[in-house]
Amino acid sequence: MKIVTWNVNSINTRLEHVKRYLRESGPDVLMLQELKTENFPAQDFENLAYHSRAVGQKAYNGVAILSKHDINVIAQRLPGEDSDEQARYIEVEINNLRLINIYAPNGNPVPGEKYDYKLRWMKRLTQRLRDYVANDQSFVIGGDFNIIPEEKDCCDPKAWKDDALFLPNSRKALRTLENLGLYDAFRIFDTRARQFTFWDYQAGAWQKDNGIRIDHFLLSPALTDRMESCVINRDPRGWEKPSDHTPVELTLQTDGKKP
DNA sequence: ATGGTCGTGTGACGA
Repeated sequence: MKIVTWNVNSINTRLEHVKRYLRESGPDVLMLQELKTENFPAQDFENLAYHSRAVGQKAYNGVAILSKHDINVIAQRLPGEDSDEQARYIEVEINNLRLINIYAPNGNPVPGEKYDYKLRWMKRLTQRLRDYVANDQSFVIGGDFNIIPEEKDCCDPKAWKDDALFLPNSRKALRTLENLGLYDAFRIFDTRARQFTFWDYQAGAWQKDNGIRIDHFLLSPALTDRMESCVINRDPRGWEKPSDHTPVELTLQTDGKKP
């Protein structure tokens, strides 16, 4: 079963990119972030035999899950802050597998309300996942975490030291999730430095391979045992008018009956 | 040395 996460930076602008990716790569599940619209083009994906569920808002944020199989929506908001209306979270069940797709807050500029919100949001996420771990509920969480885990996940750590994506408290928030017993899927088989998922549009970052790794999958322990591969597919970042992110692709062993 | 990129939506602002 192939599960992919991709921040597309506007689903309308990237519609043809996503359709091409579905045709060429045929994932079972595709998690999308930064839709930037409240009108999700579900029919375009139905035409390619993909079901979808989206949580959108005008101009900002937005997440969606596409699937070859039926989707049962569990939640469309991250609990813990009633006044938070930002579209950053969707949790579903597909073939009895629990899947969570997030677009975590960026947090810049620092310091400020945006950074406080980022840390509060990560605490809320920790609370939700802690309950699942405590109850032995298996799950995959993927998406744009907007956190650089380690120095080797960026080109020039000094350039990032005061950024919301790399500050100690941000990295600590990700580490706290791992300390629940979750695994950074990409790091199971690949310990190399400079394996990036995002390259800024500015200053020739893509051409210079000046990127960061901020798109992740975390797996609960039993699913980590089922993991076959987790790779970064750099190809779509090189297409015409690309997103600034590229897909991360996770493959889980099947149980023999279900994908 | 400086400005340098997108997307939304038509203003700045977010990333």
